[in-house]
Amino acid sequence: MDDDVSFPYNSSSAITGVSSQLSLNYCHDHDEFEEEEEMVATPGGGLAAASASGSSSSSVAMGSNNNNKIIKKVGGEKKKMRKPKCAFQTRSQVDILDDGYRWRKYGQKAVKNNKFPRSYYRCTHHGCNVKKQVQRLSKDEGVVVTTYEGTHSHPIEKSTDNFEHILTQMQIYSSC
DNA sequence: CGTATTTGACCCGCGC
DNA sequence: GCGCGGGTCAAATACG
Repeated sequence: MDDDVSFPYNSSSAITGVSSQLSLNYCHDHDEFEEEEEMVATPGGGLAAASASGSSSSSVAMGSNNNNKIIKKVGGEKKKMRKPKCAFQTRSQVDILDDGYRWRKYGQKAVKNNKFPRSYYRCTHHGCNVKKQVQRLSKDEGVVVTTYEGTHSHPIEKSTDNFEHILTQMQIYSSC
């Protein structure tokens, strides 16, 4: 497969209106195990996911149902290779940043230290196992952390023109 | 009717 | 070994 580690958007043509401020570094898939990707770098603020404590309701209600059925179906697919993971911290009013690809939500879980749940998205393309995570900071509602995992190997379905409009209303701080 | 979303349950890795 | 936290699947539901 080609290691075409590049985003669907050329940080040049379409994004002329926003100009700088946009520094996207893409994670190349390293065959070697690195120490690991730390979270997103905080823009000199102090997010660091500090334990906000306070409301601890949360938690998914684990069902204590007597009827426990064991479903087989075990994906026997274990990959030792680490997929490229990239986290972006953006400021936007909406959680879902349409990057041109079509995503299908396959899960949502509440994260500790965060009042807002984390959404799990997957690329609907056949053969494309790219996943995406969207999380919003409880501290700042306007900050949304989007984590991309995997790389696309197919063209975009939608026009990037829409993306340009999005960039004008959001700022990308971190990169990997 | 087909597709996307929602939501509960299950599974796995890690820390204690 | 158990509990917790996180991640994924799959059935049901909502929406076009």
